[in-house]
Amino acid sequence: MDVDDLTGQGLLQVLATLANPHRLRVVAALAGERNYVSRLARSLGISRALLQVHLRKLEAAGLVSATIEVSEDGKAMKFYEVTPFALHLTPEVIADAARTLGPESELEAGAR
Amino acid sequence: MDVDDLTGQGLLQVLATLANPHRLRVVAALAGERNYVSRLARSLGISRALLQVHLRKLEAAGLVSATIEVSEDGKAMKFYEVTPFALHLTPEVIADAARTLGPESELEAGAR
DNA sequence: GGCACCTGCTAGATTTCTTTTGCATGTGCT
DNA sequence: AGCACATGCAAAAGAAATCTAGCAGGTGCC
Repeated sequence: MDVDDLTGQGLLQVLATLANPHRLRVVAALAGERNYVSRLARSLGISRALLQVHLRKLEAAGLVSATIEVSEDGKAMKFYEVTPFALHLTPEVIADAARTLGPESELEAGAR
Repeated sequence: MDVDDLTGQGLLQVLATLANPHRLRVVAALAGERNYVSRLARSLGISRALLQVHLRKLEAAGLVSATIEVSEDGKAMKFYEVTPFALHLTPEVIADAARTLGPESELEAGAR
């Protein structure tokens, strides 16, 4: 997945989503191996409820994806894995994305 | 400036700083031309006080830098300009940075 | 049945971020 | 002196993100 072509809103969402220690750790953990909620929660040392909240945001931003699988012993488990993304951030890229953010820039040329 | 070699904390700060529409616009505006506070505020259509707050955060994250200059007519003006940064974000990079974030990862191998 | 796992949700308390408002200081020009 | 424009800071209000605690449902095994 190439996050380069993102609308301002999209970029903003990705940044906001990544700007959190827990979510950063989640991405890091999933980068190593896919995992299911409960196990991942234990592994990270946080509550399942909290992890779910963060996973929802990560999924909403398109950074991770989930798949439901039934284990041999019949338990339904939700596996998460990272979306292979690549974000190249530079002032120029931001300048581009900013155009598709919101107005406010219309007057730019006006202020002298 | 290469933001690739950032400590987890540093990466987190950069992300949190960029995750805001106003600050994104500021970076975008400064990417085009350096500018001084009052003029930039007018250009973006926001109050000077608000802009100052955002500029402080951007500066704290090392994304912009300021220089005080005295104009011909004696007015002291504070010019800001973007730091030419380059951030390449991928799950792997995050996995790396996450190690220098905080503990919590010590048990990773333990949970089975 | 009772226990160990798996999943899901949300109301409410907290904390943190964002924005406004108001006051202060300084220079130059009329 | 009065006005225009530059800077700076901070308290208080408002808005948003975060985390906890509690409840819900399901399967398999002893």
